[in-house]
Order: sequence, then C-alpha cells, then structure tokens
Amino acid sequence: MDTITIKDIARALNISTSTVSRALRDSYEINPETKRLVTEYAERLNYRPNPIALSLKENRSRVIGVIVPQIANNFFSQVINGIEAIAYNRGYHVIIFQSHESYEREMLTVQQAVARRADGLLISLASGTHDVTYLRALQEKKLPIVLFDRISKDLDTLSVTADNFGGAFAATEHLIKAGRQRIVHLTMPAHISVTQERLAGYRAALEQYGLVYDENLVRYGQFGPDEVESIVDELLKLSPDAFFAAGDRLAIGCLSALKKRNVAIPETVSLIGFTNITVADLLAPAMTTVEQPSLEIGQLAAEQLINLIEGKKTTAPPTSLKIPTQLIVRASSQS
Amino acid sequence: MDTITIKDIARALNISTSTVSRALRDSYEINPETKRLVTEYAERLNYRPNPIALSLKENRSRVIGVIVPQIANNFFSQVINGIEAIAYNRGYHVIIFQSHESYEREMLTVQQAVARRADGLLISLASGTHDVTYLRALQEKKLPIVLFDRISKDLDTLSVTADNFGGAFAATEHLIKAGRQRIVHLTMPAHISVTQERLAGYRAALEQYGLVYDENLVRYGQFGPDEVESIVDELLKLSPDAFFAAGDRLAIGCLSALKKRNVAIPETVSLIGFTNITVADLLAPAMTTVEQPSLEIGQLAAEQLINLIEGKKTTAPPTSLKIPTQLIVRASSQS
DNA sequence: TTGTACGCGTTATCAC
DNA sequence: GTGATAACGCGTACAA
Repeated sequence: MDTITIKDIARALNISTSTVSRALRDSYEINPETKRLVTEYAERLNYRPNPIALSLKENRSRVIGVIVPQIANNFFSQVINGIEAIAYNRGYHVIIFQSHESYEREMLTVQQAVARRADGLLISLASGTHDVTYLRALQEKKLPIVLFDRISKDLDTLSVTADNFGGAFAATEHLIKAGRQRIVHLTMPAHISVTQERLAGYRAALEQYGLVYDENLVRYGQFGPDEVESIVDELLKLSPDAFFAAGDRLAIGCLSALKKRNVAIPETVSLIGFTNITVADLLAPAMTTVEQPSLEIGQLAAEQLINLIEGKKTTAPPTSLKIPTQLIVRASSQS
Repeated sequence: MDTITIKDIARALNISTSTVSRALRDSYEINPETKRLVTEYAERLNYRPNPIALSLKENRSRVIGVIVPQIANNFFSQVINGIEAIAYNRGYHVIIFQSHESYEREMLTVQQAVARRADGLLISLASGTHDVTYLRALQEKKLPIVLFDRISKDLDTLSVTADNFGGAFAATEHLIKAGRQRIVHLTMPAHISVTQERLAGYRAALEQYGLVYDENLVRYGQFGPDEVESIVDELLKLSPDAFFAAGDRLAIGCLSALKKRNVAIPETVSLIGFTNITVADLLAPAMTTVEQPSLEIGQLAAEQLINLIEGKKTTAPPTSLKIPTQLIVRASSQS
C-alpha cells in the first residue's frame, strides 16, 4: 500500500515540505499561487495526511476504546451504535474490546487499549470484576474514563446508565396494580450495579404498596437456557403470580420455560432491556416491558467522554447520569 | 495521560535509548546484566512501547478495518465476534465502521479506514452499493481486501460467505418434501449477492422437484415491520402454503403478520440466518430454520485477510470460500 | 557490548 | 513568503 506524502508533493513541486504543509493547512501568509498549486496537486493525487504521524506528534490518537462484556448482545451492540454515531461526528474512531465477562481479560484489554494510546475509555464492567483498583490507577494517570451500564461505586468517574431503579419500580408497580402479589424477580449476579439498582426498584415498589419482600422469590445468576428451566420449576412451587425478569435473555428463557410447562398467566413477565419490540410482541402479546435506552446511553456516554478528553466542562457535579426508561404496556391481543 | 518512553528509561539508567531498545527487544549481543536492569525497570514502570511510533516506522498499523452495514444486527455482531477472536490472537486490533447501507457512507468510511492506515479491510457491502470501482482502485494499490457475506462478482478478491445456495436449497427441499407446493420466497433487495444465491437455491429445489417457479410468490425488499404486513396480505391472496423468509427480520415480521391474521399453517416459515434458537423455538415450535454460521464466517474471513496481509499463502485458487449452513428442523410441539 | 545518527510523516519555530 | 530544523517514540545500521 503505497501512499503519497507531503514530501512527494514538495519534491514534485520543487518546494519545501513546510510550504506544502502550510498550503494545505491554510495557515498564515502564503502565496495564493503556491497554495493553489499545492492544493490542486494534492487533490489530484488524492493526498491524505497520515493520522499516525499526527498522533505521534500530537500525542493523541483520536481513538476511543470501548470495553464491553460481549459484542454479540443486543444491548451492547446498540450502545456501540450510539457511541459510534457521536464519536464519528466529533472526529473520533472507536476500537472495540471484549472482556468476555472475565476480570483478567478485562484488565488485559484495558492494557491493550492504553498501549494503543486510546484517548479515553468507555467501559461496561465484566461480571467477573469485583476490583477496580487497576482502573483507578489509570484514572490517576489522567486517562479519561466513563463507565456505562455496569458501573462501580468504587470508581469516581462519570457514569451513564439507564434509570434502572425507576424502570424496575414502574414495572413492579404495574404488576401490583394489576393485582399481582407474589412477584418473582429473576435477575443477574448480585454484585453487578445494574442488578442492585433494579432490585432496589423492585423492593421499593413492594414496600410502597405494602407487600412483603420475600427473598425466596428473588433469584440471581446469568442463567443459561437450561438453568432457567430448573429455576422456574423451583419457583413455581412457591406459587408466584407474576415474573419480573431483569434482562433480555432471562426473560426469553423464562417465557420459554413457562410455555413448555403450559403455565398460562395472562401477564406474567415484565422485563428490562428487551430492545426488539417485534419479538416481544410475538412472544407474549400481553407482556409489559421496560425499554432500555441503549442508543441514548451510548450517545451520552460518548459525548461525556469526548468532552472529558477535550477538556470541556462536563455537565458539572451530577457525575452519575441516568436516562429514563419507558414502560411499554401491551394490551392483551386475545379477548 | 503521561506515558513512559524508552527515553525515560535510558535517562534513568544512564544508558542510551538504543541499548534500552535492544534489551527490551531481546535483540542480539547485549550484556545480560544491562538487560536485566532494563527489563526490571521497564517492568516496574509498566513500560509499553508506543504502537503509534511503531506504526509510523514500520508503515503498518496492526489494525484491520471492518466495514459492515450496521453493528446492531445479530448476524453482523456475531461475525465481528468471530473476527475479533482471530484478530486478537494474531496481534491485530479491529476498528469497526458502519456504512448504514449507504454507498456514500461506505466510500467515506473506507477512506477513513485507509487514512488510518488499516493493514487490510474486511467488508460486507451496503445494500446501496452497486459500484465497486473505488474498491478496485484500492486493491490495485495493494491494499488487502476480503469480502464477506455481501460480496460482489465485480471485485476479484477472496470472499467468505455462508453456503446460501445450499441452505436455501435444503430449506426449500424440506418444505417440498413436507408437501408444500406454493412456497413464498420473501427476500432482500434483488441486487445483493446473498439474495441472488438464496433465490437460486430456492429455484433449483423447485426445479428438481418439478414445481413451477412463480415469480409472483417472490418479493424483494428490506421491508420494515409495517411493510411486511401489507406484503403478506397481498401474498395471502395467492393462497401460498408455505413461507420461506430469507433473513431474520423478514422472518420475524412475517411470523408476526401471520399471527395477527390468525393464519394457522403448521409449518409456514423457514428462514435463513436466525441465530437465536431460543427465540425461534418460542415463536414457532414447528419452524425450520437454516442456521447461518456467522461466527465461522468472521473467523475465516479474518484468518484469510491476515494471511493476505502477512503475505502468507492463501488457500490457493478457491478464492470464494463457502461455509456450510445447517438445516434445523423442529418437531411440532403440539399434538 | 554500547552509543550515535537517521528515518518514518507531520507541523511549529525560527531564520532568511 | 518560504526554507531549514527539531521533535514526537522507536528500531536499526553503522561506528566506536
């Protein structure tokens, strides 16, 4: 891949590289004629400045590193979509890294991103991550970091999340108002921030409506398809009258299990983060869902990070940004 | 973000930068003691060579550019997953670009990738792309390019796709053997390679079993949710006895439409590329699907591209690699 | 065995 | 108005 440089232009036009540079950068006092010559020639040869040389000189890469647990996931791929939209608008490129939910891999990929001289990092923590001191170290080295979705209170950064508390509260409240009293809460591993926030919303709603919180109705884990089956079996013995699954895959697994068992509950499941409305419609016409603003999370997070990188005022104190969720209540299609 | 360089180490240890460089690169004849000193110090300060400087020097970036129509899409995000797995193993990073199905944006992002000095490009063409001369120009400049999924016969590159013909043939054959005779084929825009290959498989199966090809039963487009509704309405007037949707979203839209109209056909839909089996199970227990090997496509494509970049022998003449698809027949769960 | 000098592509600074 | 030079971080030929 042979590329044309400023040198080539200088040689061809019998002028110095600095003149070429000036002409192209439209910088001060330059002979209009020279400028014309240079720009025309550059145009003709389709000259593009080498961003790598620029990076070296300016000590910045105009690249932001994004670390997610996994790419092949509806939520994260939409967040990335949002990130990309903003980043490209502001002249940044995005390099994606996956932690595969592992603490070790997360550390490694963060190292990689740092080695690549990413100008800043956008991270959603792996479920295996309990310790963020390695991130704190980077922060102290002035590397801009913004956490999103899976955040940590142990790290004093800007963070962008959905309003998980509010969403879970609304979903639970909706079920209660529909007469449900024994609402199962199927959720992710306990230590993840998202889990805690959603659980808190669930509890708050129960409390507000004078229902008891029964911890037997709450199950944690990133249940694989089979696992959910047995969990649901166990739960059914406790005669619940509604299921609130706090995540896409949990909800799908749950629906699948219930369907196999021919459990017919008109409005069993409410879930957070199911982004494909068409599928939700098909799966359970009467299902209520909490739509997670994945695109917006990505956009806002990217915007905040770039502001940080460029030293602009951030939106001040409120270091923890929450984007509202939307409760979507589907009318039962069958009589 | 202050980083430590080879210079810092040299200064601290009172030796020259070249000595430091040699010590770290484990290069020839160096005093073991000096080497120890340097490596220890570097380790302690967590020194990482600046890949940007290296890129500039070696005129390569160890980055591969991936251009897909959209990230937030099950198929593409899984392909990216596969690409990433291979790339990182072989020391490459992956920068993602989206064309948003637009020819102009595709050209722009390719320019960006080239400007960023990507060592090679992995491209799945936008549906808006009818002309690939701009890619041919890059090819002539010796930029390694591998196409995947949405390929073009107008470009003489290595390509990696699913066996779309075989998959469509198998699906159609399955429907025919189940007694279907008027099989609708709902597919993507006509000029896309994938569309053509799948259509050819569909036709070949019809022909082999002596059924007439009725072009009224074939519909093209990237139907939005609403659009599918009216298409299905039109099609129903032609009294089809099966639907073969050549794509995830088409299939979901089709199922949704059929469900709303209470059309009960035991095995209506067969589709290509639906990767989430759990959802397929839920949607239509008797549905037959063709699983697309998205992960493998990504892996193989990345492998081929990196071989190209590194000048290794490619797998010779067969410049067009096809990965087999798998027909998954689900037994009806009812009765 | 180690140090010096140069080049990768670009721009800022200083001379002319 | 334009040219020469240094610097960004690194590796390496060449010199010592």
